[in-house]
Amino acid sequence: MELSKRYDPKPVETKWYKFWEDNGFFRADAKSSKPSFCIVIPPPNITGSLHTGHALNNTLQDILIRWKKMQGYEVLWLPGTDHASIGTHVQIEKALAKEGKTRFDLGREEFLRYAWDWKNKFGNRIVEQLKRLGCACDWSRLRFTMDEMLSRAVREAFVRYYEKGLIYRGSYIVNFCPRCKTAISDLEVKHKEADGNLWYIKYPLTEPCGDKRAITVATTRPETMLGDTAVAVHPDDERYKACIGKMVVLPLVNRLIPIVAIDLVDKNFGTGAVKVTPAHDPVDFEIATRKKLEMVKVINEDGRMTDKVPKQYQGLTREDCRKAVIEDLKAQGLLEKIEPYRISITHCERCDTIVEPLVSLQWFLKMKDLAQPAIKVVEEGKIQFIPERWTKVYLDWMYNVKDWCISRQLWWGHRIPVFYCNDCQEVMVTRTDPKSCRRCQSTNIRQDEDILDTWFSSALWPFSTLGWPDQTDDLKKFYPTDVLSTAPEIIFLWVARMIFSGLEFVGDIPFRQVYIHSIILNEQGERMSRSKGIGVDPLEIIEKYSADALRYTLTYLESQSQSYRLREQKFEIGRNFANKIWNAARLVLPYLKNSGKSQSETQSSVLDPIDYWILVKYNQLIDLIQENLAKFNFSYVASSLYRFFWHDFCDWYLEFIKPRMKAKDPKAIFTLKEIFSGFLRLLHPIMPFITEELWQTFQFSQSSIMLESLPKPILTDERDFTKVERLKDIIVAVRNIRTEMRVEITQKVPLLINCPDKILQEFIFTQKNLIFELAKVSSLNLAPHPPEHSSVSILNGLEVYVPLVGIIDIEKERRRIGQEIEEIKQELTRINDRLADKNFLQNAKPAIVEKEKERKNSFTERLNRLKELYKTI
RNA sequence: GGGCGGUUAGCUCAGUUGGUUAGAGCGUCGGUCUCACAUACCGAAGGUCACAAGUUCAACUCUUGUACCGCCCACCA
Repeated sequence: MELSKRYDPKPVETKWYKFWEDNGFFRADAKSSKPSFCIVIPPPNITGSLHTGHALNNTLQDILIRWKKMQGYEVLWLPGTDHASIGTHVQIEKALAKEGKTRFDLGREEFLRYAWDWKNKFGNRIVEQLKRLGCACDWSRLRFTMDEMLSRAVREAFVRYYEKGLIYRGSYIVNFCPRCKTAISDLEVKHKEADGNLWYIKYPLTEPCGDKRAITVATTRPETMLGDTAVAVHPDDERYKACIGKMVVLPLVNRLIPIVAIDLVDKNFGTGAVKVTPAHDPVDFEIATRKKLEMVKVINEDGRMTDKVPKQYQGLTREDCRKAVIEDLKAQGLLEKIEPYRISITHCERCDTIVEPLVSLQWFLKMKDLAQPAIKVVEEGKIQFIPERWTKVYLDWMYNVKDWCISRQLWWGHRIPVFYCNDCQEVMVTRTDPKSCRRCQSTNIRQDEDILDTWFSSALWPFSTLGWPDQTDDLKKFYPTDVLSTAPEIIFLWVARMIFSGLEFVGDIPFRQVYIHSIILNEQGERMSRSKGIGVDPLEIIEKYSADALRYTLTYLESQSQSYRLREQKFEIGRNFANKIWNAARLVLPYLKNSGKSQSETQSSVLDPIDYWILVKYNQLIDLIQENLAKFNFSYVASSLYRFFWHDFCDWYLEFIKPRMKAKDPKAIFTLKEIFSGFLRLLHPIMPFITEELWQTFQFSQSSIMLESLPKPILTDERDFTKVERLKDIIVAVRNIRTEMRVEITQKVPLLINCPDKILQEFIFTQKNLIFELAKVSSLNLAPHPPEHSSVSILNGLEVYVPLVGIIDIEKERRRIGQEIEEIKQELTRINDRLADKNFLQNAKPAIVEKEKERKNSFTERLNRLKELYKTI
């Protein structure tokens, strides 16, 4: 079989993915007796398409899965998608907006039909994209958060929480998005700084208090004054002590409101007096709760003023109302001053609308008792975060976690399973929909309108996907799962919630290790964003460079840092690597294809030093990969494979053995086969396609490389390793001289090597054909003393001389040698200083001291030789 | 305001327990179409490891502080 000169990944990648899938290689067996290894995929949103973050995260998971499978585990990578309640709403509503419609024009039923259609049409797009990436997911277990089975889990969880008294309903201040028309959690908003003002407004006192006739408050949101129900000052603030308990007249509204004292007020900010708008500010809400103040809701869910404000403001938007209020205050002379001020404005993460904090009736999950065990398992190391620094991030949030607002005023999602009797107001929370009121038997009942936060179902993902609440075989075999790999931004939203949910419902941790991968930035250091059109598109990269190249480059760059910058050019690393492997395969294919089976026989005989040299490197590689993959050092693993294959195996080993290979030396063939097949298996988790293609081409086994086990180290001889390292030094020295002296390749130049080590000398002599092969220098002699006129190159104590047979510029050579002498002198000074240091001799490890002495000797010898040489020219 | 990262060659980044002369890829320069690969091969140039102090015989590596860049969190009216 002939291989083309360049690797063409396209047909290869489609062919083998289909082969793996058709043969059921991705499918897990819950009845297997092998130990299990399970990863549940962070379910991508049905609205999404593959971006670089997905590409990275799923590549890493795939590497772990394929690796563990080759290690002999029964692996399950469980895939699925998330209904992404609010995300999907925003997408669909955008589409509706183009037709001039809102979701309210369609109504709940119609909207849900529309959404399901949408899901059926586009929801699996990302699944197809994951296949192109090569992901070894068990597609027979594909899940969706709104599947019947998972919805049952959601309902079960809600009911259990409720029955335990952990779920309650109440009016509290929440972030409300006027566009999405729903409450959103603190984690779903983002803060943006902007230029704003600090407005100083005078609130007249009903009676003078000391020398004061009015209290001035400072605010960034003047329109909210219409909902003020108090003015607060710090209890220790001398300026206002006399005023505490007095009343002021709320301007424009003419409501009498009290002056209260509370330690939440910062004496040093503004005037030290703060207006209190309990219905629209979280701190004010707290003040009002503690001081039992009235709450007046002046802004509605749509961002407009309510009927609780004077007529002229009713129905105005927040922005228009602000202008009007300012005008009116000015007219009344109550606006004391305006200062420019940087303010932080809260936006809806999904649609970027400015969020309004307001009081509304919502469902909450009590967090205190749930958090305790979730803290404990992480503190005790039962769940481990990698990199470790994220542990603290998780714990800090968990220590201060607040109750979770789980209700959303949306339609796409799991409807809250709470039913009300319209006749007797009985509240029912049940596992199946009730037909009638359990108390008065009335059939006039209704379900709560709200749905659950999308993360409520995500929190159950590691076990709902395995069949919980049933005790399925899957759940028994694969729970707790092993690794969760995800992005840092969802540690609170998702990871934390999976942990307490798993402990609560299954009674065990959901996973043992959490790997938090890097954030990929574009060339300018900005976050990649498809909507902004910045960054690279992984599908385009697969198209242009191949999935293997995409995977390799992403893995190569993944080094547990917070983030890294990526540009398209980087994928050349992966593409070129694949091509290099391909071409090495082309070279060795004819010799390995029908190499016979007398391996055990060959193995027992003594191999060539060169073979032992590469085997030492190979053994190191096997160990290092094992060790570092267990520590999630992806970059290290990828780069060691690269270095080994390209720079050890191709650059040196293949070049060394070309003559032996062509002569079909069985020792060379044996080593070659061992290394090449082993390397393919080591690389397979990262570059599954090309490795499978070559595995099949070489017919290393009857089946897929996926089903093979990882290679084991081979017995080798370490002494030969050092010899070959020395030989390499010589060759490099020769090449060096050749380039510098501009010796033509065809030109025959006598070469002399001074080598003090007798054994090495002999060895080099036996290998002189190799030097010929590589350095293209035609004759080699070992010389005890250098000839008078010669160029020298020295590496690691070996000296290589090329006699100056009129091929170089003598002056230039003098300068070069002079320079080298200077450098050596400097280094010798440093070494001597160190060796003269008593403390160093006392404290340093003996090996270090020995090394230092050796260095001194070799440098001194070298210096003397160079000095002599310098004189002779 | 608090916490966490980062600062190493022109660029993007490694640097595994403190110990020879700090590495890679890309880019640059010079030389090669050498019978696997020009998506390649050979060679070279290029770094006072952000700054300061400390610990140590020895610091890119450990401690403290400073500066700048970035991320996250927070009740910055």
